[in-house]
Amino acid sequence: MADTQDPDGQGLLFLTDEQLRKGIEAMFFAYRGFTADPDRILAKYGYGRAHHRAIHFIRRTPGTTVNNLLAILGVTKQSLNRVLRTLVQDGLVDSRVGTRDKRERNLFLTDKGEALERELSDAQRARMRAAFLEAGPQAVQGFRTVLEAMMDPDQRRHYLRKPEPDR
Amino acid sequence: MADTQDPDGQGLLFLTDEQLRKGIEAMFFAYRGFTADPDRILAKYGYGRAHHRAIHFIRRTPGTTVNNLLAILGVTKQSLNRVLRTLVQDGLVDSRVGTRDKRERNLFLTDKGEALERELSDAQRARMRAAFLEAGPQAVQGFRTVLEAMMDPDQRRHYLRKPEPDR
DNA sequence: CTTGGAAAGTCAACAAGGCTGACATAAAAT
DNA sequence: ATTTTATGTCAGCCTTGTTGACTTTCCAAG
Repeated sequence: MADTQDPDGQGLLFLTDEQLRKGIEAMFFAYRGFTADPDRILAKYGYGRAHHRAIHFIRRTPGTTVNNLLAILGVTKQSLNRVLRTLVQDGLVDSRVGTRDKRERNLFLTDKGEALERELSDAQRARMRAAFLEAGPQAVQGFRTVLEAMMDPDQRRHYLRKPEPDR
Repeated sequence: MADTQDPDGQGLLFLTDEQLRKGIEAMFFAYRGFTADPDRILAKYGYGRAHHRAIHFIRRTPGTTVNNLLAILGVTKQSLNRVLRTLVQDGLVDSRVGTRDKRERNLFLTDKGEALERELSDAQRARMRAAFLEAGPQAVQGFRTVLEAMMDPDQRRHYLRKPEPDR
């Protein structure tokens, strides 16, 4: 349908429906691989992907607020709250009343939370590392470029933002 | 942690934990973008992602059996059956008793099913095409290489297999 | 021809994790 | 003093995954 000239002159970029279908299925199958290892670990502890996501982003931005987390994850507060409550109850997350604004809650991982986060991200990084090594540095660059272009602009904001240090 | 020499001599590939974290988040945010458009369309008709997946792979391999679909999608037959039943009832999917083996069901999209499939894949391809054009042909190649390396070997089999024609 | 097992369908029950709507509380902002 | 914001919580609903049990159909091996 839409054959397109390569603007860089590195060869033709054939954006046929078939090529695009392959891209679509690549996303589907790769995402399953991407989540497979954490899913197995989470199942051991009776948690799900929702817990993983919360833990990941609290680790990335320690002291983040509930509202900030809501914006990143794109779920309702009721949904997030259910997950956070179990994590706090189980002693993986520490929810501290905000210092500047006491309405806010600043979220931190406890030692126990850090331990699970490490177990999860070690597994996920191992797969990512293996894929990156197999594919090579040029491919890694392309991988990130395409994925970034595929994000919603609102979400890209969260992707690009540098994690803040502890406060 | 693991700095690695680039075997191609195209520069160093720094596989730091930070680099890997960026890759992980790229997958997370990009997958949300990837599913956002179909999700909106599906909601109009009262369907979910499970319906989309079934429709997609029936379209890709017309006449596929339930068992084959189960292997690709990696869910239980009860879960798939619930989805297929609604699609058949709603007249989107035609389930024909197998000719060689009458226990099997060969699945096909009806005209109505084809129409929804087109609406869904048009939206998904549009985003993929835009991302590919923005990123350029080299990046697209890298994107696919990394994703393929990230798949489970069992799943990669389904990704690589060429769609069969109608029978 | 009989029988074992594969393919498919169905029923029931359950859980995770989305959602909406309504309401409560505390604290900041106006 | 009032309104808005941030958070938490309760109730109820939906989709989509799970397990387990059971039936029907039918191919294929003994």
